[in-house]
Order: sequence, then C-alpha cells, then structure tokens
Amino acid sequence: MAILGLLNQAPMHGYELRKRVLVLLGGFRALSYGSLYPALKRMRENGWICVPDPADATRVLPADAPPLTGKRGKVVYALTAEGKERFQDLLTEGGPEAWEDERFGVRFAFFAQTEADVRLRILEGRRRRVEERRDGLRASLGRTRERLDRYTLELQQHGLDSVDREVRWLSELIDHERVDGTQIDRKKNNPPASTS
Amino acid sequence: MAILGLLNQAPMHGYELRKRVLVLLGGFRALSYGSLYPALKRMRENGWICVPDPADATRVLPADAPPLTGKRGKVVYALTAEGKERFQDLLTEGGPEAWEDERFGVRFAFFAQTEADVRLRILEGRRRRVEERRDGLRASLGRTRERLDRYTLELQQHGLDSVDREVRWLSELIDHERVDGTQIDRKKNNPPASTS
DNA sequence: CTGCGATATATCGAATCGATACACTTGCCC
DNA sequence: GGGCAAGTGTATCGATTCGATATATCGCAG
Repeated sequence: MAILGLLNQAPMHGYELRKRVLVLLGGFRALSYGSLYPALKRMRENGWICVPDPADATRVLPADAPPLTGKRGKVVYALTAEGKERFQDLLTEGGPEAWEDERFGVRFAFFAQTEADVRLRILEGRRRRVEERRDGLRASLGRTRERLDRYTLELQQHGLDSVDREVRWLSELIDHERVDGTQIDRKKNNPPASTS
Repeated sequence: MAILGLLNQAPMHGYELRKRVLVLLGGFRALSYGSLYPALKRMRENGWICVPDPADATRVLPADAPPLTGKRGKVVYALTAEGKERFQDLLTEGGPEAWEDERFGVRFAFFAQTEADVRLRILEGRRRRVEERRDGLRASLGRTRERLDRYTLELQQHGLDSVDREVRWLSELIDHERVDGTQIDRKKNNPPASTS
C-alpha cells in the first residue's frame, strides 16, 4: 500500500521509494532492498505498476525485457489504471486488516485521501484493538507484579504506558473526527454503534 | 536470547516458551510457530539445548531421533552447559547489537542478571541511538511541516513524542543506575568514555 | 584525477511469518 | 456418558522479508 500510495503522488525510482517509505512511517521500519525489488517485480507482473519508456513516454517497457545489469539503468515506476484502482480499493477498506499493528501506520498515513466515515471506523477499530491489549497487559501486570524483578517490571510498565498513550491519542483523533463530521449529518439518527 | 534466558529459569515446552516470550516483551511481537520450532531445532543441533528423556532424567534424547508425529509427544527443552555459557556471553555483551531496536527489549528483560557497568553502557548506548532518531525526526519534521497534511503530520508528531518519551524513560533509568552504582566504585577514575 | 559518499539496481541464503494440519486434554452442558 | 468447544502441544509449508553484499554511476572536494 505504501508503494501504491507514493507512486500515486508521483512516479519515482525504487531507491527514492525506499527513502520516502521510511519518512512516511516516521522513521520506523524501512522496506529492505530484498523486499522492495521483488515487490516491485510482483506488482509489475500484476499490472499495478509499469515502467514508461524514457525515450517515448507514450509507450511502456515490457515486463520481461530488461535485466539491465551492465549499462546505466534507472528505472522509473508509475501507477497503471489498475494500480490506481487497487489503491482506491485499499483506501475504501475499513475492516480489521486496516487497524492491525502492521498496517495501521501506513493506512493512517493516507487518511487525507480516505472518506470521513471510513476514517472514523478505522480509528474506532484501532482504539478497540489497542484497548484490548492495554487491558490484557494491565491484568497480567496486576497478577504478576510482585514476582517480577525491577527491570522486567519497568519494561512492562513502560509498554503499558505506551499503549495507554496510544489510546488517548486515538481518542483525541476520534473526537476531532466527530466534531468535523457533525456539521454534515447534524442530529440525524445516531444509534450507539452495536459494537459488533 | 529470549529462549535461552527463559530455559535458564526452568525447562519447558515450546508452547509455553512462546507464551512466556509474549509476556516477557510486554505483549509486543510473539515468536510464531514457524520461527519457534526451527529455532529450537537449530539450537539443539548447536548443542545449546537438549531434550531430557522423561523415563530416565540422567540421559538426553539424541538430536536426530524423534519426529514423534503420531503418538503422544510433549518435548521438554532444557539448557545444556554450552547453552548456559552462551547465555552468559550474551549477558556480558555491551556492544551496539545490545541497543538496537530488535534486541534491546529482550536484552533489557534480563537486566537483573547483568552486571551494573554493562547495564549502564547499554542504557547509554540505547539513549544515544534513540536521541539520534529523535533529532533526525525533529529535523525532518521541521523541514516539511507545512507541506504535510493533517494526518501525516499527526502521525509523525505522535512518533516523535514516542521516541521523546523513550529518551526520558532511559534517562530516568540511567540516573537510577548511577546512584545505585556510586557506592561501589566511589570516586574511582571516570574517563568520559571516548564515544567511539 | 583520485577517492569518497550518495544514488541506484539487483540477488543470495537464511530467517520469519501466517496459516494450517494433526492430536491429545480438560472442563462443562445437556 | 456423550458430545463438543477451548486450550495445549508439535510440526511443516509456501511466501515473504531481512541483512548483507555486489556492481555501477554521479558529484564534488581536496
């Protein structure tokens, strides 16, 4: 999704893609080369991205031709129509996949292009998820507090504080979403969201 | 290291090992089965761990014998002398490997068994590392602040706050280490650690 | 004009993940 | 006393990812 989203903004090289993913996620995990290039290859085979011919921009290079080791070879990738479509689909998804740890960060980074109701759904799902973890952690810590040494305790307390902070952060975001959205659906039916 | 450290406390099954690693790290990443069992196999081949014969505890089962699919098969793993040695070596390590993201958590979880000077070295290394990230993030955020949409900004700010919090946490721990350690090496030579 | 650091593509082997298969145990309801 | 769901437990498969590395070009400082 990160690759699709970045290429949706502008075509670019693999190398720059890598750098941008890094800053996009705020300096946490960066796509290794061993993931990046195979991923680009796969996406090209899937028809989501293509490599425009630098000599003739109306044509694209065939997916099987260039191993291009030897001479000079910069490869600019661009989104195809299918790729844009795929990205739009991802932006519309509001299910559990969107709020799990691995995906939420990237998903959130493209929130500006996501519909307000989907944003709210994802934020609430994410908060529920993190609250679960917080409660589990709290319970486990309460149970074992006296058996743990100073450092294990400190580590778990720090972890608990972190998830707690994330819950508060998400709550602020949700509040913000709600007041921004209120103007539109004013006092319309607001069933307390059966939490299913 | 997590496996060695847990088996150092008591022999146990792979399944329980998995659960304990999960709580050890405070509910973040849990060893998948696809990592766990191959890892145990490797460690057994390396001679770090063994499987005591349940019938005769003085003997251990050979490393190649039991695929044991079919009947009943619980496999209890225990540390060998080499395994204990290996774990002690890891506890002594105070280099950069000990303070990188992936390892620091586990490393810290076993701090109670680590020497005071090694603890301090690791904490300071870790703090330096996290400060670098914080400064990089801050700089990048300052440079691009006005170009970012509300959500990307929010994400990066939250990330920055998180690393900032970690720096403060580490600083508190370091202060604590210093006052606890002072009694022992009183006013001995304290060269300012050439930062190399 | 040399050497160094950034840009850039690519691959290799090993480790990891996520899903799943299989089998036994325990508790609990009807 | 039967059934069956949830938990315990070992194990592997294919796909993905990582970390290290090879190779080559570009820009520019000394």
